[in-house]
Amino acid sequence: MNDYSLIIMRTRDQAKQEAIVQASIKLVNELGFDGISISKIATEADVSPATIYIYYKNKEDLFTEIYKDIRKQMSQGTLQDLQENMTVEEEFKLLCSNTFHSYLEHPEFIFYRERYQQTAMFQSLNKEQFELFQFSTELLKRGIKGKVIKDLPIPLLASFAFFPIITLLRFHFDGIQTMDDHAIKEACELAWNSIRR
Amino acid sequence: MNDYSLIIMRTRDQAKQEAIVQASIKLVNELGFDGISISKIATEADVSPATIYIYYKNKEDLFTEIYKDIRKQMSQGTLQDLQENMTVEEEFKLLCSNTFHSYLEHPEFIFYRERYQQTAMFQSLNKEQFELFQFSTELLKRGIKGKVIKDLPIPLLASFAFFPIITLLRFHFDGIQTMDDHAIKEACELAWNSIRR
Amino acid sequence: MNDYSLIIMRTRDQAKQEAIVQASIKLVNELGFDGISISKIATEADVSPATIYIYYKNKEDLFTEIYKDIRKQMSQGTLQDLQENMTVEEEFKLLCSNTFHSYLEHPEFIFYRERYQQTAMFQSLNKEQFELFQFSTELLKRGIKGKVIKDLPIPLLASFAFFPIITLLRFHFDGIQTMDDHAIKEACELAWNSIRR
Amino acid sequence: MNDYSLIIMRTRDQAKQEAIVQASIKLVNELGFDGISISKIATEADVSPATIYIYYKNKEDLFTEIYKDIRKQMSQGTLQDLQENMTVEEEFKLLCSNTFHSYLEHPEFIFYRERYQQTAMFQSLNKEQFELFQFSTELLKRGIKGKVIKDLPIPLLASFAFFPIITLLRFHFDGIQTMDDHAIKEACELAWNSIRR
DNA sequence: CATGAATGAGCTTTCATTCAT
DNA sequence: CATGAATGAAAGCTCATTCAT
Repeated sequence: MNDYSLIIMRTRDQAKQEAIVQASIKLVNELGFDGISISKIATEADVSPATIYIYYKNKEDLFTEIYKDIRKQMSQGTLQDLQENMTVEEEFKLLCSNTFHSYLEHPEFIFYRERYQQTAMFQSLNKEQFELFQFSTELLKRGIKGKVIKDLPIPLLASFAFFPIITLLRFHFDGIQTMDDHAIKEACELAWNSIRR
Repeated sequence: MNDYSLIIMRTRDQAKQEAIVQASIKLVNELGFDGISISKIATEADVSPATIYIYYKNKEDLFTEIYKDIRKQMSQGTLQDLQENMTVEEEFKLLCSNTFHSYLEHPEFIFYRERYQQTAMFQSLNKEQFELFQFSTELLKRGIKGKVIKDLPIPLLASFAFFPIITLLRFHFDGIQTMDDHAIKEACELAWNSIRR
Repeated sequence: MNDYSLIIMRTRDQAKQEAIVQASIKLVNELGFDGISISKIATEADVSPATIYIYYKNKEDLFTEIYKDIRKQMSQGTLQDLQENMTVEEEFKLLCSNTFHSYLEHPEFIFYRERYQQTAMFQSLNKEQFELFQFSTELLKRGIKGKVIKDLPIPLLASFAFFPIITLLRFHFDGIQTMDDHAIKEACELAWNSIRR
Repeated sequence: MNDYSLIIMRTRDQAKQEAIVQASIKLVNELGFDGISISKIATEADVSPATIYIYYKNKEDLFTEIYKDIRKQMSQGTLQDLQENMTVEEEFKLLCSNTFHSYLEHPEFIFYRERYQQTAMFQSLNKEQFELFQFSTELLKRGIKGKVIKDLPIPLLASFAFFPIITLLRFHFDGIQTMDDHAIKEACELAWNSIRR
């Protein structure tokens, strides 16, 4: 075995794992976590069921790793373009609009996330606080300290500041409310108004 | 079926059906729709698996009937105490607080609802608009007309007005944010502020 | 209870049993003995599954009684119009044509019979020789004695004399060969020619 | 599937499939198509029920494939030793005696065939005309043209020429009429006499 | 006599996972 | 690394039959 073959194999591996991940997300979107199965994923990804077990310990591991990966990717997308010298309001609105744009590019991620979170797997998942969650919390705290955001418990604020975005994205993909740039701006404005002092 | 036959026939055991429903809801809460099975429900309800099929056509029918029933019950709880001569603001706040109180009495309902809605069954469910949905929509429209609510698309308003309640209830039952009477009042205030003119 | 009610009840009973029999034969024709079930029969006959067990000990008893009844009815139809002073040839040909006509009136009987005979129930059925079988055997013996029929073992003769009729009836109902009066006459002629001296 | 994969892959165990087929035929003979089940077959074949589904799509597929295979094997046995320069009579009698000998070697085939044909599966089977059927038909047509066989519809002739053989084989295996070489010869003679001019 | 309710046992089929290559 | 074969266990569901009325 020489370097060349190593490269080839590594490339093939990644393609295969990627196919498994894509197939899983697609089928979760179509069938939900009930109704999905390893063999269906294998067929969709055009690999053997046994191959999946090379990359993942078991079914739960597969779905959880994908969940973590999606959360990570979305965190990155959401936090981009943030700069040093922004006001709390500017940062908040950028966060909002980033969230919209990230998920609009990846409809399948939002559904996977929401479905995974309704699963027994999620209950037993060690919910170590992830990057985006920590950043959002601190932003709200900074706003409260700086007297630009209402002095209320963080979860209460977060429910009105961030979670409606998910609702609106669901509306968008269900054809109930198109979230174009104009609508996004209005939504960000609403979000800010609901928590600002 | 005539009166005569009703008397001499062995009649359906309402207690049995109730046990099936209770067991289903309990297990959906504990295990999610993945991880649940008819035989598990049967064991939990202390009936034979076959008995379930007397009352429900199949698994999907069982879960969907329960979902519809929960939605109906919650609609009733949410719309109670509404009176004729209330202002839009008063009606809105009563609606909010009713929602909190209804679900706080039935934690298992909120989780069942949310989980069912992440299911393929929900996708294929004929989503004829139910009572509560229609009432909320009309309330918002009335507010817009009366110039007490922002003139924005209904879904946008609803995302900030009603959906955060569900988020907060989840927080409550997850121990993240206790929703006592004080917190509920603050939340209702926040909701109103986010949409009022 | 007076005489009147007794009459009423008896009438109802027979109607119910008749409905069960008709439903059974119909469903055996449509689905075969595999694929049939007591509850399907009950639904088709518009009675309760439990009602069937009033008239028959169990599933096997139901099917076997129907089989015996069909065989009896067909025997009667086949043996009618036979007179004292007929020749062996005349009797044989009448037997053949009677068989055709009886079954042409009751297509459902021929299929039930054939299917039942391919069943494990039939294997364990006490095959006491029934009327038609005995009569046919004796007719052939008489023919042999009278030197108008070939002197060969009865089963050999019967295979060519009587069983092709069933084949032809199957052909008829499958649309392969219409058995009108002309064809029946030809078939009876063929049958006779195949065994006569 | 390429050569490479064929070498390194775990290959299908032909013995296993054969065991499934043998078990199926055996149990159909013993129990009929009603009374048989996949798990009984699996137990008899000493494999897991799930294994059967590797080789066959479902129960119907299993039974139908076996039926087609039996029909094919019997066609081959029946058509062997036919030569170019035989008369119609010679060909016909060889066909008859071949049929007897083929089935006498495989009693289980004849019962499987007859039972399968009384099944709902058979009704929905695409009855593309198979080799033996076509050959027999053409033989009869040739005989009619050559004026050695009666000028009657083919189905009528076939009922007397070929189908009694099945009846006699059933008699043989039921102990009613032993079909030794002598009896076979007589039967073939009878068959020929019944259709020849 | 007649019923719908009820059920343990069994059905066909698919599952997650492991094995041998 | 990758595979199709293989399987025990379990899935959803239907069965023949009995029960209480």
